[in-house]
Amino acid sequence: MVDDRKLAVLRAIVEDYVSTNEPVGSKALADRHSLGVSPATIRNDMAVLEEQGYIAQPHTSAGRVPTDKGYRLFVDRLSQVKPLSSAERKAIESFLAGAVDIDDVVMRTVRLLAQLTRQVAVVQYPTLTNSTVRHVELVPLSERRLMFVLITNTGRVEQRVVELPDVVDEQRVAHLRAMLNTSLDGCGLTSVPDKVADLPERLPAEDRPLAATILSVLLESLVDRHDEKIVFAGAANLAGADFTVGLRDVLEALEEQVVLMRLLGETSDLSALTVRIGSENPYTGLQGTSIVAAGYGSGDKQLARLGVLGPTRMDYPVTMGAVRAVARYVSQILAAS
Amino acid sequence: MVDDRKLAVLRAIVEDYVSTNEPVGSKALADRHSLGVSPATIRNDMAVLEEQGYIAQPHTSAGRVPTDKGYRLFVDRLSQVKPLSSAERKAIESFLAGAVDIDDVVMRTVRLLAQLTRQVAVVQYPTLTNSTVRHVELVPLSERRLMFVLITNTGRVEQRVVELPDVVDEQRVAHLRAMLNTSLDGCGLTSVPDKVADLPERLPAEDRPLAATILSVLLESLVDRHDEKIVFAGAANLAGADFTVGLRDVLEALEEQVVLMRLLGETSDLSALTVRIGSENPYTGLQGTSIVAAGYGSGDKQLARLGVLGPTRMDYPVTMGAVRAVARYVSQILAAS
DNA sequence: CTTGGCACTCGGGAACACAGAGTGCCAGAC
DNA sequence: GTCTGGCACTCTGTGTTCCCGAGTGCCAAG
Repeated sequence: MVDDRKLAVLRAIVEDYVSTNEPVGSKALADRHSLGVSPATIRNDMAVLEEQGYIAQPHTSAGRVPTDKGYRLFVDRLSQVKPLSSAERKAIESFLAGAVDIDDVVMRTVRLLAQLTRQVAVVQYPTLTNSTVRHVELVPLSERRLMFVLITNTGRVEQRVVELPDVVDEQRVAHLRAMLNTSLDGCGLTSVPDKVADLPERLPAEDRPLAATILSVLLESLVDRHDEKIVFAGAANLAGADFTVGLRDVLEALEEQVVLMRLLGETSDLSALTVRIGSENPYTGLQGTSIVAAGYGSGDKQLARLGVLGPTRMDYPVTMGAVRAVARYVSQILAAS
Repeated sequence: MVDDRKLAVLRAIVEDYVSTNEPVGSKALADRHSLGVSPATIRNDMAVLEEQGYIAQPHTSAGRVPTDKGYRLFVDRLSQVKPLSSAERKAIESFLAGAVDIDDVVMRTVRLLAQLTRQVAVVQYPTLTNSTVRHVELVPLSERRLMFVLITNTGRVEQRVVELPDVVDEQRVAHLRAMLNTSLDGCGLTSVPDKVADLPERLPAEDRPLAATILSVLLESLVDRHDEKIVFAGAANLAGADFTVGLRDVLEALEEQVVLMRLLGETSDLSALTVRIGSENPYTGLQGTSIVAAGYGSGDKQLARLGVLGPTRMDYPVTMGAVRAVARYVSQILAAS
């Protein structure tokens, strides 16, 4: 039913519409693309494509515009991810290489991606779930307060100030620290609760209140960040684009961690590019926008996701290329550090 | 020259224009405010005010609109900072009290301020310059890598991964850590360079390369963040307002740390509210916007600044009240932790 | 100094016409 | 059967004109 020429027509429509932002008509198609047939034939094809729901006309006697379904077909079958130029690759590499810590990596990444795609970039912080404990530190601040610091293998640092039940001396803190580190070193964050469950029992009775307090903070800091932190950049790029839905809704969604979270979605496959087009995405405020996302991680473990958000009318091949490339470079950087 | 009634007229114009967003005419003024004079008299006053540059008309035969100079006079002499309702105060307090660490404090603050003022809120992270060293930690990660962590009295944590020149054992690291802590504990960040200058000399020769490497990272981490981090929230609130200048420029400015920095400005006086109106602010992309900012800090030291950015046509008394209140509460929170 | 009256000026909205782009359909050509 | 050229039709967007109303500035009188 959808023969090759119709697909070619659809592709041409998507490409033209993306570049001109105007409904594209049969004549323009025949002119700009060498399809080898006359406008009348194209019109017939377009009528079929419209009936099948791939394109639509904003009103009678206007050109056609791809529907979400049309973009979907385009992305799935009619386009190839466009690799970046070597100049771009080089720029990415050197820009990311300068990062000093995990915050810096994330910040640079999100800015880079925004600039590269000229859209809104979204980057999720590396999740704690898949990482392991590198070190636990207890730093006495005063007689009854200490700071608890958890360092993971991804370079992330969780810190909490703990109010202590009793005055404790340096030595007992040191002892507890040592115990914590021997029990937890290298252990996955998900298994931390198991590992420390019996820890109070292994301590002399007088140390138990202290241990319990600290453990509760430790456990809390693990679940606390289950809703992972997400940052975005490039909101200015929204100003040019005109959305069917209000700009306000988009900006609101961007500031809602939870929404962003769901937008980036989850896939087990690390290298897979996820594309959510218009109505496919779960949040009603974001009809009219598409999300291109990919996972990143160090080694073979997926740590988190990153992506860009833009109007459904976006250049998918280029955007996908950029997202994929950035995800790979970030993975490299993280694996190396 | 500017007698009381003219000032009253100006005040009325500002208030009406802020609430209606439409140029206000002499008739409307006479109706809505009980100025005790006729529209004709008001017209005369307005003519004078216009000549003096406090108000302007968008076009002949439209009402008047305050100029930047008009707003300035309003803010300086015609308005009083409006205190928050006790319900609002309570909400602020409980919302901020739940913060677990410095990141959380900043994030909550910026969101709170955005919601409270329905504008874009901007918060600068507490500067390192005025804070003191609480603890230095060296965490071996592998044979040739360790993580350097610096904890300040404001609860801020600076971390760096350090590549070591040689394989080092735990003991030497512990020794160095002890030395660093005894030299630096409680010392102001600005005096850190002095304090550690002679440290290598006090070590056995074989430890010096290690010490030098770590010290260079330490010093670097201090200057690195001299351009302080700034976050914002509430960009969605821009969508409603219509700027004379493009929305794009505003969003761009918001993502430029340096620009934001200069916008918040500097004042030595902690409690002072700074108001920058329209063209008074240094960045050309932000004509048409005003900034209301205040310093905050723990105790009597100013740590950083926070504020909101909105259209020049904003409700200054309310905005100033909110900014001042939030600044105070944040200061309290920081002082307590 | 204030006030009412009056002529004048614009901006914005409504009504209207029109050109242009694009479509659907049909009959004929290959 | 598929493609093509022709043709009538349908819209939208734009430009024009017109008019109403809000608001002003000025003036002469209270």
